[in-house]
Formats: sequence, C-alpha cells, structure tokens
Amino acid sequence: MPAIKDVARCAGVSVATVSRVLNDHPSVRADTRERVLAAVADLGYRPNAVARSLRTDQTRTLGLVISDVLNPFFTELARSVEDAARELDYSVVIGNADERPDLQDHHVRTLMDRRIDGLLVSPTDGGSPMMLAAARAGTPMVFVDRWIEAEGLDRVPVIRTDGRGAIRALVAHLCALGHRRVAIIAGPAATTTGRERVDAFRSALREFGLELHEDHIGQGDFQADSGRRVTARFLDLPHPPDAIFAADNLMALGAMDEIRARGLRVPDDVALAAFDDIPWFVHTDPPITAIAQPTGALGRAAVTALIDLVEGRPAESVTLSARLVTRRSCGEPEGSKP
Amino acid sequence: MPAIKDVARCAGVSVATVSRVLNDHPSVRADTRERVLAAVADLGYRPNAVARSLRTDQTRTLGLVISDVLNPFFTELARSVEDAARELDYSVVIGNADERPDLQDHHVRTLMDRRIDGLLVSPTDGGSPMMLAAARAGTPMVFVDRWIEAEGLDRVPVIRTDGRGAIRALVAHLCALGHRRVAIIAGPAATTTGRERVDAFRSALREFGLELHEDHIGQGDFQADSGRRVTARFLDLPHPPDAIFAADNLMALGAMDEIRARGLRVPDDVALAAFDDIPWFVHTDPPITAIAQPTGALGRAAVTALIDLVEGRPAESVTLSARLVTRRSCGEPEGSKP
DNA sequence: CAATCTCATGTAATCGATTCCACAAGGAGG
DNA sequence: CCTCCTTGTGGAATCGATTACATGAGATTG
Repeated sequence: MPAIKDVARCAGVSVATVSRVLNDHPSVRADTRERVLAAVADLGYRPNAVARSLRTDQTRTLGLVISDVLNPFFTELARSVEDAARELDYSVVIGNADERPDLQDHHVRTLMDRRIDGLLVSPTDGGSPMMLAAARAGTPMVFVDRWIEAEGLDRVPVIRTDGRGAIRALVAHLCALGHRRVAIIAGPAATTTGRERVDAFRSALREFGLELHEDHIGQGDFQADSGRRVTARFLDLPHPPDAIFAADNLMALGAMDEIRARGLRVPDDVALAAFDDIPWFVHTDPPITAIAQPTGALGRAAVTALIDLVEGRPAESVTLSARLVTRRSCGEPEGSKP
Repeated sequence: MPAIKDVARCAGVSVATVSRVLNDHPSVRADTRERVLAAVADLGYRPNAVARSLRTDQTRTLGLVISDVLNPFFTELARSVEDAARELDYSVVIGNADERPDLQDHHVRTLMDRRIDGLLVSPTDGGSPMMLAAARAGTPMVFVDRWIEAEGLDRVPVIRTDGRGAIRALVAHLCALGHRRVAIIAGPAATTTGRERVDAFRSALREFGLELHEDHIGQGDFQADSGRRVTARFLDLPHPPDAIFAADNLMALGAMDEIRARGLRVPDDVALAAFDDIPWFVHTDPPITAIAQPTGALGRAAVTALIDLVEGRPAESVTLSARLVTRRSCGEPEGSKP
C-alpha cells in the first residue's frame, strides 16, 4: 500500500506538495497539481486515515452506543444516524450494549481509545463511570432517546421523543373501547424512558378517572422474555387486566406470546398496545396498535447536534413528539363496530 | 487527555519504560512497574489507539459490509459477528450498503482508508472494483452469505448456508399440501444467493414432477416493495400460482401485504413461504413457514476464518445447512386437518 | 534599479505510540 | 582484579500524514 512519499517521489515533488494537492490548498501550480494527481491515480494511492487522524487530532468518526441492535427501533435509529452522518462526511461506529452496563462501558471505552470525534449514546443504565469520564475528557456527547441525570452530564443535549401526548391518545382510545382494568409492562426503572412512560400512562389514566394499580405495573427489561413473564403474572391475578400497554415493541411481542399460549385472544380477552411502532406490527395477528416515534428525524437531529458540538458550535436539546397509530389490537376501530 | 510522555514524567521514567509496562514486556523491575501503573491510574491514562495503530500497522478492527441493516437476518448476523470478534479482542465497524453498489463501495473504501485488519463482506452486486482493489492490496477478506465470482477473488473464503436440502423439504411440504402451481420471488440475479435459491427451487420441483414456469419467476431486489410488486404481477396472471416462495423475509412481507390488500387469504387462497426465518414470523397472521439459517454459527465461523487470515493462518470456506421451520402459511400441518 | 512582495515549493517539526540499540550497574567466573 | 554477561533503562528512529517556516524566483513599485 503506497504512502505519501511514494507519490511524492513518483511525481518528483516533496510530500508537502502532495499533501497540499490532496487538501486542495490554493497555492499549488496547476501543472504540478496535475502531475501529483496523475501519480496518485497511477499508484492507486489513498491517504492513510490513521496517520491523518494522529496529526490532525480528528477522526471524522462518530460513536453510537445503543442498548440493543436487535430491537428494530434502534436498528432504524442507527441507520438514520449513519445516513445523516455520511451526508456530512462523517463515519459512524456502532456499539451494541445489549442492555448490559458492562458492555456499554466496554464500547464507550473502546470508542474513546479510538479517539472518535463525538459520542451518541442511548444509555442502558443510570450513572455510568465511563460516560462521566468521557464527558470530563471533553468528548462532545449527545444523548438520544434515553439519557442520564448525573452531575457533570447536565450539559449534554438530549434528543428525544415526548410520548405524553400519544400516551394520552392511547388511553383515550382504550377508554372509548371500554377497557377499565389497564396494566403496563414498564421498562427498567434505571432508564429515563422506562420511568417516563409509566408516569405519563398513570397521569393520563387519572385524567380519565382510572387508577393504575400497583400490581398492574410490571417490571420488564425491554426484552421479549420479560414481556412474557410480566404478562404471565398479570394473567394469574385474581382480577387480570383487560388491556396491557408494553413500554417497548419486544416486550409487546413477549406479551402476545404469553396471551396466545394461554389460549386467550387479542383483543377480545385482553387488549394490547406498544410503545415504538415497527414495520412488523402491521402483519401480526391482530395488527398491533402502537405509538410511533419519528425515528428518522430523531437520528438526524442527534447527528446535527453532535456535529455542532464537535465543530465548536453550541447545541441544544430537541424534543419531538410521538403519535398514536391505531390498529386492531385494542378492539375494532370506533366506526366499524357491528 | 494525557499522553504517554505525561505518564513518563509523572512516574519519573522514560516513555520507553511506560510502553514496556503497558505491553507487559518482561524486563521491567517490579517497583518501576508499580510506579508506572500508579501514574497511569492517577492520570486516568489510556493509550491512544490511533498512534498505536500507526506504529504497529494493525488496528485490531474488522470491517463488516452488509447489504441491509434493516433486514433482521443481517442485523442478527452483525450481532453475532460483533460478539465473536469481541471475544478475540477485535472491534467491528459495520457498513450498511442498503443493497446499493455505490454505497457498498463507499464503505469498502472508507474501511480500507481506516486500515482495518480484515474485511467481512456480504456483497450486493457482481464485480465491485473496490473489492478487487482491497483483495489486491492484500487485505484479508472473507465473504459471508453471498459472494462474488471474479478473477482475483477466487481465493477469498466463503462462509455460507446451503439451502438446497431445506428447499427440497419445503417443496415436499408444499406438494403434500396439494400445491401445484408454485412461484418464486427471486433475489437480484447479480447476487449468488439470488441465483442459487431459484436453481435449488427449480430442481427440487422437478424432482417432484413439477415445472417452474417462466412467468412464475419474479425478479425482486430483497426489499419489501419488490415483493409486493412481483406478487401483484403473479396474481394478475390468467392462472395465478397457488403458492409463493419468497427468497428473503422482506419480500415475503411485501407479498403478504399484496395478498391481503386484494382480500385474499393465506394459506387458503395462496400459500406463502420465505427464506430466512426471523422472530416476527411466529406472530404474523398466519405464522409463516420459513427456511432458517444458523445465523449465530455463520457469524462465528466468518470471524474465525477472517482472524485466521489476519493472523497469517490459512482459512477455508465453510458451508452450513439451513432447515425448514413449518408453520401455517402453506396450509394446516398434516396431522391436524379436520 | 534596488527594494519589496507574492507565489510555489521544500525542509523539518510534530502528533503518540513502539522498538532497536546503546549503555551503565552489578554479578559471575577465571 | 579484570573481563564478560545479564538486567533495567533511556535515547532516538520510525510509522504517514499536516503545517509553520524558510527560501528562491519572478513580478511590482517608488
């Protein structure tokens, strides 16, 4: 693999001149430029990004640490982040934390070692030491979807979706269809989205004169299995709920599994709704009513904010809003009842 | 961010000694080692991977270029690759080609510029110039799932799944359920998996005395939309097929959409099966019969082969076999008919 | 016409690590 | 006691780029 000095020798100039041509510095004579470019093409030369990064102290790479790649929401987020970054000539390196704090730390550390220019995180747990270290080291950082409330991290912009409005709409929908005993499969209390969705759900219910009973709140971990477990507990209750709201799509899937395994039917025996809409929800039996986040916009906003930070401009938090997508898993749509 | 010289100064030794401690070179006195380690902890020093890579000419990073992150098969593959690599202390950088040759080239180029140690590719199209350049530049390379047949690329190991057996089983299943007019939504002819699955399907049909008519072969591009389009064409035929086999999961989804949009039912009006099994197929209406690849094993084998190459050992191609997972989308299972 | 300025290019320092070689101190052996 | 070897450490070259500064040629100007 040829280096810059090979190009220099081949074109009969110094490495400085080659470098200037490559970074199109104005003061290079046209014919010299031609010669250098010819040599570059001839040798198939490509600048070594490692060496360049060492010298310039920038990698034009962003790190993205997400909690679970297998969750379609995060896959879609990752994709939109990569698209947005590429448009601005940045690369993205993805780290999958698999909802495990230790893996999350591993990836943050690795990315920092690689001297990425900025870090995009959707944190798994509460206070992570590596994250604090990163912030303290001055690495530009932005939270997406979830965030951490900790000393030293309060200046980190948060790009997120506010689900309150959509959750209120969901509760209204549930009420209109006659559901009264509603339950929620919550996410881990350590995550902001976990707590927030429960709170929003509870206050929306209260608005409609309903109460969220303590034993109608199940602790999940955003994985399908936990949805199954929590649903089993719900259905074993003396007075099982007639509607279940899962705080993410994987737990909704687990819930559906459990409901079906017991020979019960959605929505006749128990209604089901989920936070995060995904392409597959259209094709389940029945199609699942869900709250959709504007994933593309979320990713773009996150990249914009992070690159602002990287390039020394100020960046602000952004809150987008989610919307309810009504399907059939909570009962037939209003107009179409027999 | 402290550098090695800061540690050296703080510990009162030279940078050479610090480096020796960090790479646990034997000839360092115990108490010197202690002092250095203390300084490292004190300053929160982490070696700069960029500088290290420049000097040692290795990044301990693998590139993975896949054709579509949104396809659950590839997401799962990416995840298993990352897991396997991490176990061996390598990182993985993912590039999503989105089934676009230009994007694929973009990622290969970027990864090569970053001087990754090896490249794992599931190629989108036929002969890619960048891929040839990479191979010629001596970058260790391994193909997963799909591969390219081209001069200069014939030494690249291929880690793949052989679907012939499972496809034969599927055809048997289809026949047993009385389907005779079967059709296939093929992948792009430029991909090996695209061609192979059609061939295997055709010869399996022949074994069972059935013919695959020319107008029962639809050209898709592994995306949901193409599945919809091809299915529409099938259903508009004077003698539409009574069973459709989609060569990947996204096209199966599109097919299901189109079938349902016409008020037809699966499997009563037309049977449906897919290559690649994914968690969601259990939850569709009806659950979809699919051919499952051993994704985890595929990813692990690919990483093993690539790292063998990277570390100078020889590597060989691996072929694993797929299996049929029978559900209800082709008709009721044999034993349970009314 | 001399002084000055501009332009194109080269020389060399630099980024942060690794590693070869030199060297000093101390121990072993004759 | 002198030589030789071992052990621990430091100095300096190196990887491949970027860039501040120096330099020389030619153009401009008073």
